[in-house]
Amino acid sequence: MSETIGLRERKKRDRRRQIEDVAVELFEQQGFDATTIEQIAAAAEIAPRTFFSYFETKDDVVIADYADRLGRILEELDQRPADEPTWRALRAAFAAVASDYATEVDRLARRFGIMATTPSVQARSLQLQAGWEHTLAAHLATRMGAAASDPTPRLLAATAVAVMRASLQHWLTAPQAVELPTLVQDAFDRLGAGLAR
Amino acid sequence: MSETIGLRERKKRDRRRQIEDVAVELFEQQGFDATTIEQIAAAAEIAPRTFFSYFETKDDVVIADYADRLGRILEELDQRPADEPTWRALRAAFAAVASDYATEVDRLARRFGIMATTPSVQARSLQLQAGWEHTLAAHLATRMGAAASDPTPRLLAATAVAVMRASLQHWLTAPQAVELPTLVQDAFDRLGAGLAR
DNA sequence: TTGCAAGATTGCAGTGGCTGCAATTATGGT
DNA sequence: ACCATAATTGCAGCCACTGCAATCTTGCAA
Repeated sequence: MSETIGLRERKKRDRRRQIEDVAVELFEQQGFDATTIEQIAAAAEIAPRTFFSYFETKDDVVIADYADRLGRILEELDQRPADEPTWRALRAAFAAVASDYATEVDRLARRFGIMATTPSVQARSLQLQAGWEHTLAAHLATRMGAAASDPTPRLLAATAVAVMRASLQHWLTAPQAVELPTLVQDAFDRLGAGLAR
Repeated sequence: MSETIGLRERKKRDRRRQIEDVAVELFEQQGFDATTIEQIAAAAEIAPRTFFSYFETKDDVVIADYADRLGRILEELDQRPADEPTWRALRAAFAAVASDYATEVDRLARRFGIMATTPSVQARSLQLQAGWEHTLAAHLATRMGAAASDPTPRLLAATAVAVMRASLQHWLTAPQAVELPTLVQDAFDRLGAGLAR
């Protein structure tokens, strides 16, 4: 009487996923801007109005699953020993997420393609990442017991997210001889050791 | 007969600036979303349609001047000796821009306030920064003579921009005992020396 | 199995950002 | 004083997105 997370919710999630797939398909065929909500709704067999009870924005369809990643990062972070140096803990947390990413290259690549060619989607994605950064900074501030006047948590959070984004981008666009987790870890190591070297 | 950069252009720039001021004023009074193009146009004494010959988007009014900063960074970067270590050159370039910022706190603070409370504007701003990052990375790749498979330029560009953004944000929100250029330089130094220290 | 409250879907009317187009007006420079 | 060029504008229209209220579904408790 507790294990089940509600049948209704599961249905909703499935539906959401289905709309997502249909929409992405259309976006790839005719382009993001050329695809209307009406078309997506028709293809997903729902009323246009209903679309907005699943997604706040047309942009969100492409980025939807991005939202959960932050939770994953914080989770990993909390599992690290409290006395571990912050940067090392961050490295571990982000490496874990990188592994997640690596298992769904295809899915990611499709979204990324749309994102890269659609300004509004790209903007929205960056905005989400900024949200991560903010939350992460707060989290780090607590972990480190830093004062509000200390720029360190913000700096670390911003850097970590930037590293992740740059690595992901490089991995998805450049001829990828290297695995993502490796790429991420190397980047963290380089920053750990100092960029002036 | 050459020095003048066209009288027409100067007029246009002035007008643009004026619309900007009027609009920001309205945004602060009634909020960004509650302000319509129609209202801005009325206040600036132009036709609504004309607004869009000055700005592509309502968002752009708030961020307009952001666009030029990148040029400044690249400019500063080009003035650094070619054999100077990349990270040090970046430090100098961004420090210069930080000085620019510092001279217009008030102007910046107003825009920043609107940006912070208006998702779409924030998103647009981040998108611009992503553009910087891209251009900067390409610039660095050339400067360093790096291969396309080398993630370094991207990493450095992403990190530098992140540092700048984090510093600016901290400077504008936290009780500012420290000057922005100092903040930026310190951050660059910390990354230069290594975050693992 | 059944009844119903809670939730999901939908239609409708409307707002407002943004665009293409074509007509009109203003103006810098010759 | 003239004119090519550029700026301004009105109009019609597209589409993302919203509030509201009505209708339909359905999980679940009795």
